[in-house]
Amino acid sequence: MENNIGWLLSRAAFAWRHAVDHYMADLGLTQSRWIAMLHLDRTGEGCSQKELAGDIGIEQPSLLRTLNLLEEAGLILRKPCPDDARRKTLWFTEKGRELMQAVEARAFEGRQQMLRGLSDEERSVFYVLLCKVIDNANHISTPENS
Amino acid sequence: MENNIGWLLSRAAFAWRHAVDHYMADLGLTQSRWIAMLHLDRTGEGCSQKELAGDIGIEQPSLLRTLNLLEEAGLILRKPCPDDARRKTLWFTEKGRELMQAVEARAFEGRQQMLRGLSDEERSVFYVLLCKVIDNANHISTPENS
DNA sequence: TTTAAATAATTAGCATGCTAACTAATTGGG
DNA sequence: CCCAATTAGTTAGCATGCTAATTATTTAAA
Repeated sequence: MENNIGWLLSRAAFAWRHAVDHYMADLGLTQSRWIAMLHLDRTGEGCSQKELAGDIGIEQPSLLRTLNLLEEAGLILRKPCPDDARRKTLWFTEKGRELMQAVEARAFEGRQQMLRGLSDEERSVFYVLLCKVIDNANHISTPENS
Repeated sequence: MENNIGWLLSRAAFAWRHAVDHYMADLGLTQSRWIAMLHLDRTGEGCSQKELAGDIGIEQPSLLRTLNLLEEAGLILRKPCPDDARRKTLWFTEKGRELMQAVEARAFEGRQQMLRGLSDEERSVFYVLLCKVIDNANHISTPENS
């Protein structure tokens, strides 16, 4: 069943997200919402919606719905960009920043659990292999006619 | 950025599915449909809908919609199970079996591309690491109160 | 300068995952 | 034998990904 790696990869990704969800349960955030929170912190407050969507790896309209909900929940703010009236910049509210820190802590905890039993070397190898696979995929989806 | 493995895993799974989609493009099947076709072949014709859903790793209602569409497209059939009137068994049509063989071939081609540049040993290691992560996840999502 | 192309945000609508609740059939305990 | 619990399939409705098309603004070109 070595022809199974693609499927296993899907299952591992699925399992990972759901395991982290388990740790997030008491925070009252759905998966797409905590992912958006984590990435806003990583990308940096003040970024545009397009930038954040790009960093997360989803399309703008997908992110937009999530941002609307986070804004309604009082966790983030959209402010106009002084340089470009088309853009909006994204910021945490006070409440949002506090929650984001809890999200970071839970994500850390979940990661530890998912990687338990793997040596440092195995973790490195896993990281490298994932990068290779992603790189391979990127060179397929943009064929010769790029 | 080693705290990034979970995210990379998601991206790799996403990239993989989309790369295979690229190879499937001319077959006119969506992702969920070719996945159902592949798994019906692997699980074996005559299986129940519940079995197939379990093997794919999705819930019955998720699979059901896809099976309805495959049946409408004349690729599979549902037959009553003689032993149990609740069950329905799943079968390829002639057309479905032919298409499935094309799907298998494309999946093989996609897999080769996604794993290119990885030695046999790296492939084995990748496989083992994915299994470990999935196993870890399974032991999180069913906590002590199982 | 005026107009065409590009860009950011948005809206609309589809695909596909989920859970909850329903129906029909089977199984098992009294 | 009969009723309760279980099981398979289904329906309904939500969450979240997507693409296509719209609007407002900026940039670039004639």
